[in-house]
Amino acid sequence: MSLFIYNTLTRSKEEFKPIHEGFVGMYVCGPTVYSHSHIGHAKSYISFDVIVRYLRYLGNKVLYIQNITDVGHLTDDADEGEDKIIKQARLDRVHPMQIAETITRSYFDDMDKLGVERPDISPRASGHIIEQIEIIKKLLMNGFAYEVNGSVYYDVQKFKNYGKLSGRVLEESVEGTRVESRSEKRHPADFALWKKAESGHIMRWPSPWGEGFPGWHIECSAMSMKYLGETFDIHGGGMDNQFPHHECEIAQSEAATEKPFVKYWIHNNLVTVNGKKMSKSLGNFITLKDAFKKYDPLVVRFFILQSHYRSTLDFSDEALQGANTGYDKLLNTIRNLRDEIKKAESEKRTDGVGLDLSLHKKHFLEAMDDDFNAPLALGVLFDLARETNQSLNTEQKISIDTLKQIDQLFSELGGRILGIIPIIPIYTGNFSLTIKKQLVNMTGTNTPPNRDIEDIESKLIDLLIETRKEIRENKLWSLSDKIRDQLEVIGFKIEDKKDGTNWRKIN
RNA sequence: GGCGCCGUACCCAAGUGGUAAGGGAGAGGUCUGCAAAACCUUUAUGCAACGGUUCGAAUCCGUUCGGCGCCUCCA
Repeated sequence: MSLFIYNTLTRSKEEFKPIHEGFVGMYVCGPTVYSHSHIGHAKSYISFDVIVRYLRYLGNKVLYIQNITDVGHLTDDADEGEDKIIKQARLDRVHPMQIAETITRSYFDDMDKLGVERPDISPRASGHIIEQIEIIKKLLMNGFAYEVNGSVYYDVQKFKNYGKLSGRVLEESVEGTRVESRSEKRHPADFALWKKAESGHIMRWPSPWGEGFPGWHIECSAMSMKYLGETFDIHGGGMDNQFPHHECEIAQSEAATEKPFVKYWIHNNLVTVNGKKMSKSLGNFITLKDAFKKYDPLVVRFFILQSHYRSTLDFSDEALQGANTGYDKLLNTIRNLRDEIKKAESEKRTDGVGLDLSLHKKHFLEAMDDDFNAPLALGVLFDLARETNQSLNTEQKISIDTLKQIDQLFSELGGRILGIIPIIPIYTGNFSLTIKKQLVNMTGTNTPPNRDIEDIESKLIDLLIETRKEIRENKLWSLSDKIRDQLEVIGFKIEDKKDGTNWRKIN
């Protein structure tokens, strides 16, 4: 089996063959940092996170670049509108870079919680002004750009392949109602490479054309090629960036280098609310910070992975709630499995039946190989969970080896690749430790749990459980039920099993 | 107006020619002191509608209806 990826450039699934075997250069358009991330950002970056994870799983050495746009964009290619970061800065009465810094931290914080592994390099646009100017200079020299009054524009009519990604024809877009006709541009579809800064514009840099700031496509060309070379394997981004952003990137880069820019273009689809795109400009977005108040971040991740990255995903509370329950069910299986491993080890189990897991793994990998079909792969995980639970339920014990193999498979597929199952083996210690908490800690950025308090907490609960056991032996049901109910109110879930009582922290 | 996408059960959602994955919710059952968890059974003769191609279509073609995205910044 080999990996197939849907390439927007060819509108078809193609077998993935990196330019240099074993090495993958990948660039994904990062956020413009002027306001907190919402569910839509989560879908995008989780999708690409899984793609990177899978490419690495397959043995590739991946260099993953994702920019931070801290220069801000004009609201359009004409002179109208205000740079978004500057606007927010004005509203907050702080320096624009302070907004960018605050939101950048907020972004990473949200992504960490979602289990999104950090990019290898997160270049800031503001730190690559020189590289951007260099490309513009090259384009001026090549005749693909022209300077007017301190601004530089790209001459789209000079680039014969303009439109090859988005399938647009230049003439048609000219007739479009939204493209303005006035201005200093030669052609309405020409776009700014460099804009002259008017007085009062705070974010400005010196350039051969006077003080100004870069246009809103050039940063990605500059930063991607700086770290990945003039031709690289994968460029990703949201579908809404296909045109004009990615189209312009191609035009700039290929005109400047005279080489193909990107081999595979990957675009993820959008999150909708009541069928409408969730976006900052529509104002119908749910920030991740708000979502996390109600749902575990990994539930959000699970929810997103339940649909394909190229499909839209409709957000609703009901759907999130469903994902929550489904995810808990999956984790329950892991928990029960790991409890059983612990038990089997303590009783020094030497016999037991085995299970053939190869088919599950095969199906999972087939799903991922087919353009990263995570929802289908998740289905395989649920199949495995059901089979695991069945086996756990029967009288016939499973061998330690098999139990560990199942755990290993869950960790490998659901953990390493999909990032929703904790990969830390919980063979030792108290099985009741909160699984989710451990997973989040795995990302390395959350406050580690306070061991002392957890230890005391755990001993106290054990004591209560022990006491309750005697109460139950004396059939004082109302008292034992009261303890169970009250513990749940406090945040501890109690489950009476045949061979003892399990407890775990909830939330 | 141009380009593109989508319409699968109560909800979310896979499935692009071979006879409808998975999750949630609902119903019944097993286990259990009860609860929880788990398991089992069940829930779309049908995939917006109509027509066509085919031995065979949710999947291909056409028409219609409905919804959405991009063409201004947006993941």
